[in-house]
Amino acid sequence: MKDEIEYSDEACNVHHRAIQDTMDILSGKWKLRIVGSLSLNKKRFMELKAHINGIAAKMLSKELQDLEMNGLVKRTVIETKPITVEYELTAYGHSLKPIIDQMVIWGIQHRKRLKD
Amino acid sequence: MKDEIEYSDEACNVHHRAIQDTMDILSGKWKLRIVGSLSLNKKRFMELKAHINGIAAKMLSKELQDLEMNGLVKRTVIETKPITVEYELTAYGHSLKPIIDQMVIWGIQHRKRLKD
DNA sequence: CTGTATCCTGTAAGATACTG
DNA sequence: CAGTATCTTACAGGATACAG
Repeated sequence: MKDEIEYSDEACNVHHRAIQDTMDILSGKWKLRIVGSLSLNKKRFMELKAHINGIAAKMLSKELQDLEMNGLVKRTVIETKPITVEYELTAYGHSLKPIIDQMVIWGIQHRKRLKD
Repeated sequence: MKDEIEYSDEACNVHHRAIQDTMDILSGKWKLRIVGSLSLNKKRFMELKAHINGIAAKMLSKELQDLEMNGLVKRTVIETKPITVEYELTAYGHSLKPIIDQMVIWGIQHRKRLKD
């Protein structure tokens, strides 16, 4: 369609679109924090809320729904006296680990770098 | 300070803070796209604008300033007839590559997965 | 060409109160 | 305990016009 193209245009689009797709799934202030928290172990709603500093119930609820809809998180209702709900990462959710790991690595060395 | 703690609390805080730090640096809709684009090669302002589908000049300008302030991007003014400005990743900016790579990988396989 | 200056809007996200 | 319902606000981000 165009005349002057640098690189493989198709490859470039795929690249861009992939970044965009990933960012869409992980959009918002809390999703990565939630996934990061659940990657350690399954947690109940209030445990998550306590573990993720500063999140409001409404936000946690909404973000969990998003994550569940995208197949990253599994929600299990347990019929205890007052009901309990457990959230855990699906296998697919765990596949985000490499991304999170890289962000942790980068964030740690970035903070170290700033102290110079 | 607390009584019941699972895991190393300190390690957990570091983990969370690192994710947060990284997200702060890369916050917003465009930064990762910009870094991704510049990771291929240096570009002028209008080239970037053309390459990154849909970004407005104001946004591009602002995001580039943020990235420059954080030492990820280097801005070079070239005294041509109408001046030109080149943007390129610094070594530090290139250190984000592992994160971007992982997001590209994940995004691509995610899109493939959705086609099932 | 490389931006900045305005103006405007939608939406993310916080606070608070309430329900099963 | 695990949320939902409202209300409110701040700010990211878009459109447009203009400047050096």
